Amino acid sequence: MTSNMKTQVDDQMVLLSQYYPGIYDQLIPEQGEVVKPRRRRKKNKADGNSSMMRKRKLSDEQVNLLEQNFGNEHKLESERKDRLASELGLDPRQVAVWFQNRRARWKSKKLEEEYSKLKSQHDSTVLEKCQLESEILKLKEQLSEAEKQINSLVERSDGISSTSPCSSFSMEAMEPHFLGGFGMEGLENVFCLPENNYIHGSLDWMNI
DNA sequence: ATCAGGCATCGGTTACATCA
DNA sequence: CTGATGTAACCGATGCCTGA
Repeated sequence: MTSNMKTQVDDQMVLLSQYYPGIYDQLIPEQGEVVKPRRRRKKNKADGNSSMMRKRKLSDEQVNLLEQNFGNEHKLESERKDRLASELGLDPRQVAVWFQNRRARWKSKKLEEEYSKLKSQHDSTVLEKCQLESEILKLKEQLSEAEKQINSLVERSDGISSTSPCSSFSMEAMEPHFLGGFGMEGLENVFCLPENNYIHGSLDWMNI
């Protein structure tokens, strides 16, 4: 075994022994499911010594130019990447990584915006629903009041003349289906009026 | 048509710096 | 000092393209 081969094997052993102890130990695979351990990332070469490799943060100037380019176009063709890299004195790989991370940030920001937009739409819809429901309640009350009045009128007219055409008036003749879809079952005795014949007073319908 | 290899991109993650 | 946050870098998976 060459020393090179031994290094590779050692690396693998190290990697295998470094499965996230706290994380992967907790992962209990479902039956038949294979949990692939993630390879642990190498530490920065600068680790432990010298500030040589420590210059991780990009300068404001570099970031500004990168932002400017990102604003123009989110995708990065290799020609532009190389040009930018030499302009900024960076490795093309760094430029690619920056764009990659920037796209991810942009996407998550967009998702957040989309979420808050949907949330406010949802909130206003819920509010509208509440308003409509309370309106329905009010209308139900009005309706039952009107029914009471109708009944008393019918009773009175029955007493006056049993031959009156009005005495043959019957609620059962009305369409029973109309309000079912509005949670107003049981209110089938509502009159089905032609459009725009709105009822403003409790007894206005009598004049129609 | 298909297969392998190269490359770009993505989602997820890690390491590190900075700040409150 | 410490936890939270931001970000550069890495990893593995995937899809597309191209040449054999």
